[in-house]
Amino acid sequence: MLLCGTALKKKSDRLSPPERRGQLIEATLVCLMREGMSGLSSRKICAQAQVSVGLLNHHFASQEDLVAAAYEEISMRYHHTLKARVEADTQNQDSPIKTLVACAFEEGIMCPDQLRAWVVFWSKTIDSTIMKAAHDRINERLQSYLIEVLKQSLPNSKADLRVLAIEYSALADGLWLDWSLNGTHQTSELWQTILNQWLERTLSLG
Amino acid sequence: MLLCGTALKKKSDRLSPPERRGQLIEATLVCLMREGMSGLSSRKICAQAQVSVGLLNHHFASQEDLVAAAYEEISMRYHHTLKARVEADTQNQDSPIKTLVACAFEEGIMCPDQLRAWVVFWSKTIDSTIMKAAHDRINERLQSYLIEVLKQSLPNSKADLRVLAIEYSALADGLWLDWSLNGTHQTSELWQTILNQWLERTLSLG
DNA sequence: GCCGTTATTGAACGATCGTCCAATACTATT
DNA sequence: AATAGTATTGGACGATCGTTCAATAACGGC
Repeated sequence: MLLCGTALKKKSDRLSPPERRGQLIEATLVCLMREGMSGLSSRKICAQAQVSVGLLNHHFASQEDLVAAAYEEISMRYHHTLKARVEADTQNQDSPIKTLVACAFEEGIMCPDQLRAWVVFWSKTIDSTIMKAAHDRINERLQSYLIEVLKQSLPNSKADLRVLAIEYSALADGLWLDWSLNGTHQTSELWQTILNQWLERTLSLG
Repeated sequence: MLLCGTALKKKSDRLSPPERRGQLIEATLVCLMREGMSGLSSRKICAQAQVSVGLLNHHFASQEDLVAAAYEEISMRYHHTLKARVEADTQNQDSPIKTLVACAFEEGIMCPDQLRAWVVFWSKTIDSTIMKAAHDRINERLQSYLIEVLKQSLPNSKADLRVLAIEYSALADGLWLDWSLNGTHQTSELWQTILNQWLERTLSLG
């Protein structure tokens, strides 16, 4: 009582629903990238967002909805980062797939920390309807972009670009997994080399 | 009381420690392949093994130890299944990698159900010391075998077989992931085709 | 300044978690 | 038959889980 409570009272923490939702999504990504599966806790996420527990279910119907939103968010960031790199690389405008390969293992693209979160998303995708729907949208977006990049890089190829896109993303994901689980995390040289060789051998692009 | 209790009493459920450990490991695999992450519960596992909760910590120091043992077990089964297929395939004795590719998506080898369990193992591998140690042993075993298979298939190749082994297993894992998360689970035709094409293009083996 | 709306809080609920441990049941040894 | 050793049971513990909800605080429209 007295003036103590009012004196320490903060100005205002109220945010608009979209802002608060974004903040909770961001906190979810931080928790999942930091702790993996055990970071997926409503209380930990709300603590990370510096918000009380009850707020989660005010802005999201359930934890599952929040996680699905976080899955969409991280994939959009991934997508946008890739596009930005491709557009910024003036040297490979005619074969943007080279740019994608070159930056595949860069920090913020496919690093071991990210895998901690993606593994959680994958495991949920198998069993949850909501997560499966999010995954389908994500996969469709990334695959379309990859096909576009491949078409631009191989204007005269009569190969099935969709199949090629699936092969590339599978190889990249597999290498990312191997690097994260077996590598020293210091260098991605070996895995990068393998991706470069695939570029040469399969697309005849050095 | 009375004779009811004694009349219904089972003969004897006591097993030797190795047998009981094996039974708990099997139950763990069943639970993880059926429910994924949410199947990883001491109570669910012991119920599956038709055993009381306390028994887990009598035969294993912790749940983590049991999961690590289950990880080793499923990888040994995978390894042995592959070897058995290779030895049984009289048609490709000179290029056993063809056999591996041909049976990659068979039931019991790399099917979506299996992924449910492997994703759990991967997520634990990132953060748990015990699981990381198990993963290292597993990876070493499988990689050695793959190198051996490649050496036999490419006797005159001067390529770095270890690098080739990493590339193959990364591609196979990535395709498995894609198939499990995006496919209909009815057919693995598309993903199988991609693996076959890799065989032709990269190893020049049709 | 008042009031309806709604963002926010945090305690409370029931469920489940991994582990522990005293009690019990079975086996092998003598 | 008595005893020592141990496999097995299941209740109990404290912790944490996702969600609910009444109370509160801050806002916009009058």
